[in-house]
Formats: sequence, structure tokens, C-alpha cells
Amino acid sequence: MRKTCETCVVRDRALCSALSPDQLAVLSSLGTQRHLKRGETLVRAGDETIVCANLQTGVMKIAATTSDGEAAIVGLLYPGDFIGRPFAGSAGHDIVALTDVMLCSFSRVRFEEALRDHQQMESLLLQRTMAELDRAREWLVKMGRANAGARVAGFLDDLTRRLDMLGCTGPQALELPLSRGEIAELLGLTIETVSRQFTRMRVAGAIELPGGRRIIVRDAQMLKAMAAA
Amino acid sequence: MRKTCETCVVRDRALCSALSPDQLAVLSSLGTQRHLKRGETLVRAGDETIVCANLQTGVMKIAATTSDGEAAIVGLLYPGDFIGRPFAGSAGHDIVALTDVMLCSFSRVRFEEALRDHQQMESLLLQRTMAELDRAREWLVKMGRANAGARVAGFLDDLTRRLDMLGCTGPQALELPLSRGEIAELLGLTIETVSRQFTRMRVAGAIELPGGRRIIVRDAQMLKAMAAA
DNA sequence: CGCTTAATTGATGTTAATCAAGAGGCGTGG
DNA sequence: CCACGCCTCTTGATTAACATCAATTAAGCG
Repeated sequence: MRKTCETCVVRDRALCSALSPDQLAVLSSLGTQRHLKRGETLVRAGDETIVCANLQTGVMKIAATTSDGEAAIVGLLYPGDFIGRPFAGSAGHDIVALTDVMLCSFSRVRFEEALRDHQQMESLLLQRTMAELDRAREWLVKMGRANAGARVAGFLDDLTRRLDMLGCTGPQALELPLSRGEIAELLGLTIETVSRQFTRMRVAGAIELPGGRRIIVRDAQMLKAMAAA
Repeated sequence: MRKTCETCVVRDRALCSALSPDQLAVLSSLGTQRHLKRGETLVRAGDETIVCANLQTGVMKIAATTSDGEAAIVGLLYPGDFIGRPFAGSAGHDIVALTDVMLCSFSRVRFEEALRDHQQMESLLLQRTMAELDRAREWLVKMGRANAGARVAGFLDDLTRRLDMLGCTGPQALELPLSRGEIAELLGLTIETVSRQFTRMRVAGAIELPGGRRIIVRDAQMLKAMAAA
């Protein structure tokens, strides 16, 4: 199926970056490459966790359903991010593709064995999970205290910084992986409020909206300032 | 200093529960017991992380300072919880005692060695960190969408369940480890709003407020219902 | 007992949700 | 190619919730 991990697009970003070429060769035989179309679900909350995976291309969402049946997005996954809960019983959230995605998938049991065999990979996963926890807590502060404008600006700032790190630099038009409704679900706002804030930022000159889901960041500095307000 | 880990109050709840008596004896010699008074700071955000620790008694807060200088609480720590960021450069948050606390402290480097030597402990830490991440994401949903009443009720429900697990059961008066102001910082509300919600819950018959920081939960079921709204 | 800080209660203002309608894309079929 | 329906996004008017401002009461503490 896959030729080799050596040429993987996330070779130096994913968990496997902790492994030597020899170790990688072993792991390689355990994983399979999978493709998901936008909207397809990889993991459903409550399912016994079967899969662990590395996201290679595309963006996914980590979603929960509130007690009153509304959808909420609690996190996003970008290329290089790890998906799954080794050693855990059941999944706490849905994992759904926001764009077409490519991922490198393992059976949970196999992946747990791999973690045991390669402790440096387990350490890296621990560090990443702690970093993810810190990021979730940053958002916790934003969600608790920031007004609508700061939330939307902060989301855009986060998104662009994250995509920049992946090499998609430049002030060219970028296709948002989320609809207005999904942004609302992520930020705990309504579609209308998100839309109004986009308009406000466009009028202020921070961004352009060439139509559809495309967006151009004109003034990243102003965006940061709006996110801090 | 300390006699033995065998009799530790959190022997079967802390990370060390992953260790055999023999292994514990080794770790025991590396740790020292520390006492902090209410209000004292164990870790300051930005500090190079020096210590790792297990909380034995008392409650601590994980606090951040927002860009506009306001304090925000992003999490609470209870007996048995682990404190620290092994393998990480610097601390992301302040760790402060809300009550007098007792903890079992290690130098970071020593603790990292211990994790390497006892992989089952590292695995347990990984699982706990992932569980903590899930809990943070639950709060993320609450903070984003729930109204003031649900936030305060949810906080009380969480707190009582957490303390119940530690053996402090019963409908007797419990001393809140947080002031109204700290609850406000945790929930992203103002002191006034928190106070009003407490009054509402008292009038509704869910709780009693015998004065000071004491509180009696009269109707845990009603509390849960209020938290879901 | 008096001082200081924390908590409660009340009156008013602001922000974002809600309700409602219109505009822009996009695919389908005539 | 245009007409139509469907969906997403945008914009406007109204309402409800919480913050803010202000005052009072209660609790800790020397």
C-alpha cells in the first residue's frame, strides 16, 4: 500500500519523528493510509476507541454534543497532529473531517505496543498532550471572558499562524476549512454574530472577503490587536 | 523527613500507584514533603519548570493572566493530582494554593529519570493528562455556551463530586476552597453575578448558605438540573 | 471594638441572542 | 442559457442576560 514513511509529508512533524529510520520501518508495516472526504466521521463519541492515527493532510474537528443536543467544536486537528486515546476505554468526542483528509491509521492495540516499544515516542506524545492541554486552557480563558470580536479575531489569528507553520505562507486568499456555522460552534457564538464580526473586520481593513469561504488577511497586526481586546 | 510512601494519604490515587513497593522505595528517597499556606505560589508562569509534585492534601488553582492584566483560573487541583510539566521548558501557568496544602515534591530532572525508569508510571501520566484534556474541553463547552446559572451550578456539582470521591461525603456544611471572586475568575463571570446565582439557588432550595464560605448542598439533583440548563 | 475586606443587593447600560427578511452562490432541469 | 429552488451568508430590529456602577450589609482580624 504505502511505499515508505521516509517520504511522508509529516515525517518530521508527527509522532514518528521520535523514531529512527530502522524503528520507522517496523512501524510502517503496522499502519495503513486512509482517505476521508469532507464530512466523514473517523471516530464517534462513546465508541470503544479502535483507531489511533496521524493526520497527514487536511483539517479535522473534535466535536461534542451538549446536553441540550447542540453541536460544539472543542478543538481542531492539523497535519502532523495525533488522533486517538491509547490506553483509554472509549472516545469522548467525535472526530470529523472538515476538508478531505489523508491519515495514517493504526489499530489501537498495535499502537499501544508501539508506544511501549519506543518510549521516546510515548514521551513525545505526553509532551504534545500537555501542550494541547495548555492550548485548550488558553481557549478556556478566551471563551470565558473575550467578547465576540476578540473570539473571531483570535480564531483567525490562530488559524493563519497554524497554517503558516505548515508552509502555506503569504497574504494570498486562503480557503477557510470551516463554514460560518462551524466557526460559531467553535467559538460559542451564533452564525449571525460571526458574520457581523467578519464584516466589522473587513470594514476596519483587517481582512478581505473575496466571496465564498475565501479570506485574505490584510493586516495581521490589527487582527492580533482585535484578538487581545 | 518522610518515613515512608506506604502510608501516604494518596498512595493509591497519585501517579505512584503505578509502582510496586520496591520501586516506591527508590522514588521515596528522591522526593521531599512540602507544606504551603493558603495563597502561596508553587510555580509562576514563565519560570523554567523546576519542580514536579503530587498534591497530597488541599486544593490548588491553575491560573493565567489575560492580556489585559486580569486573573483567570483555568483549572483546579485536588489531592492525588499531579503538578508539573516533565520534558517541557517553562511553565505556562501559575500554580497557587487555595487552601493550606501538603505535597510531595521532586526536582524535575529527577522525576523525568523516574518516568524513564518506570514506563508504567509514564503511561499513567499520559492517561491522566488525556483525561484532564477531556475535562478541560468539557469546561470549554460550558464556558462558551452555558448561562451564569448553569456555570455556577456546574461548578458546585463538579466540586462536590470531586470532594465526595475523596471521602468527604455527606450533606454537611462544606468550606468552599474558593472565594466569590475566585469562583468568578474560574467561571468568567463577575463577583456580583456569582453572588446573585448563589442567592437564586438558595431561594430555589438547592443549597443553604450558613455564612462565610460554608455551603450545604440540599438537593444535588436540582443542582445537576440547573447545571444542564 | 473599630478597621478592612468580602459578599450581597439594587439600578442602569451594553452586548450578543433571537426573530425576521433579503442577497449571493451553485447545481439541476427545462 | 436561463429559471428555479436550495443553501449559506449577510443585514436589520428587538429582547434578554450579564456587566457595570453604586450602595449597603456581613465577616474576618488586630
